[in-house]
Amino acid sequence: MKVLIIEDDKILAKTVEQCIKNKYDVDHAYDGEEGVLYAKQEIYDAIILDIMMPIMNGYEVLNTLRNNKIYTPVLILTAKDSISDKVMGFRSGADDYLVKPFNREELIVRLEALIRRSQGNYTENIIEFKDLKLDLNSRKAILGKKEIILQGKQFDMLEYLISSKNTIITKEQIFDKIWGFNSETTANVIEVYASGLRKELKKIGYDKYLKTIRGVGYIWSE
Amino acid sequence: MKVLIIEDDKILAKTVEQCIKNKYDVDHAYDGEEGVLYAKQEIYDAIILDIMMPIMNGYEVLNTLRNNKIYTPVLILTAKDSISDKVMGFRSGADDYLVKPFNREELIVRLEALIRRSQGNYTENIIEFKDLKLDLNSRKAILGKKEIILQGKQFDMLEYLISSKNTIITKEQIFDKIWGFNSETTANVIEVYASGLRKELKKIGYDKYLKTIRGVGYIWSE
DNA sequence: TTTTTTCTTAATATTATTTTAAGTTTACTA
DNA sequence: TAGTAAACTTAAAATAATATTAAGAAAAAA
Repeated sequence: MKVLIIEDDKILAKTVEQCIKNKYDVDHAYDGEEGVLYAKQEIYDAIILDIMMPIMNGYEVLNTLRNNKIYTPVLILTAKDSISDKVMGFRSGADDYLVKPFNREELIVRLEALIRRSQGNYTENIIEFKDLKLDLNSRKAILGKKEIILQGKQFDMLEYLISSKNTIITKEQIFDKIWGFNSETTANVIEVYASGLRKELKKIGYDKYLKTIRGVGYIWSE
Repeated sequence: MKVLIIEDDKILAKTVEQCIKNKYDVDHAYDGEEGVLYAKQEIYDAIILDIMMPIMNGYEVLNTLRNNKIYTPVLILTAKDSISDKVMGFRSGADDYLVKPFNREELIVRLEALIRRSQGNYTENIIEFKDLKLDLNSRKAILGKKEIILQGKQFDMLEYLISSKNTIITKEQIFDKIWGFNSETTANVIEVYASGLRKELKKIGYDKYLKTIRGVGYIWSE
């Protein structure tokens, strides 16, 4: 992970670097113009930006970046503590704003939060087995460019089996989980669904991982 | 846009609501448990969370949510101003932390920044999918020179679906988000609206992206 | 107020999924 | 290796979910 510090005070920049260098690779830019140049590479996971700088101030830097469609998350770190400054910072497109003198810990956790959010690895909800991915958000089963279409309970069953891989799942467990233990349905449905599932899985060659344990149930394993 | 306030002090909750109600639909939860319940719907664009609450405190709420893969952005708003509290908040998965007494303006801009980042929506209120542009200001759906006219809730529904593309949205979520969960309306309206929406989308050939996931809800995807 | 638009309801039509059941195959046991 | 029990497969029937329509109610605009 790389963080860019745009700060004209070299001593302060060093201090900030000290705080975070355990966790991040740090680059410095010592004025706004240089900062923009660096940031345009779009290789940084976050930018720590000072406001009061010669030539080009922090607001200008930020506006320039956003106008150039550079959306790297920015944390403003400045001595300017008035509300109007903060508002101006956020309106220019900042993601966070911390006032000097700052606390090391707080800087670190704010930076982490920012990166965590902006990486967006938040929204994914995927179960994997080998190259097969079950996307729980879209309920799709995808293998490379192929996709197999599973109807509701088929998907539920595959999800259950894969998420319990290498463990025998009894038919009763499947039944209770997917149909509900007070369902009136005949037990045979499970076999019907296992069959349908295998048929679909065969299209991508993954039917071999769904094995029957006679007298007990099923297992998903290599 | 909907914001959830989780705060046991009703007067303060009202104050917060006053600050932001011009821009957001606001729901309240008056304790942590209720807050979790509400948040689990995943219909909020952000959550404003108090820490000191009976039964379940803010940290617990946040941990519960994140453990349940609910990644709605959270701004902690609390009187607890020590660094260790802040650190704890961020480590639990908060995205921002504001200390009471807070400034109205600051709350607003921080909330905006949070939503902007989490939605990845930096451009001026326009949502795009392929060549279709939804202008959230004029509430028009435009494709090249063509424009389709959508009535209020049709537009809301399309906006919701496209902004959550590739994720199944349950009918309940649509209902709660657009009609509000205490609405008396029959659930069938959603189907009626889906139908009407498809009819309009067909004019520009985009109806194929609105898919029904039987037994679950709808999804917008390729 | 009148007119227009949007929203809601409810009845009907359509479609997809689920279940049943009967025949077939497979695996185990005596 | 024949007999038996369990599991598999298939397709038709039953059921449940969704789509569509149109008419009436409510809300907004004129």
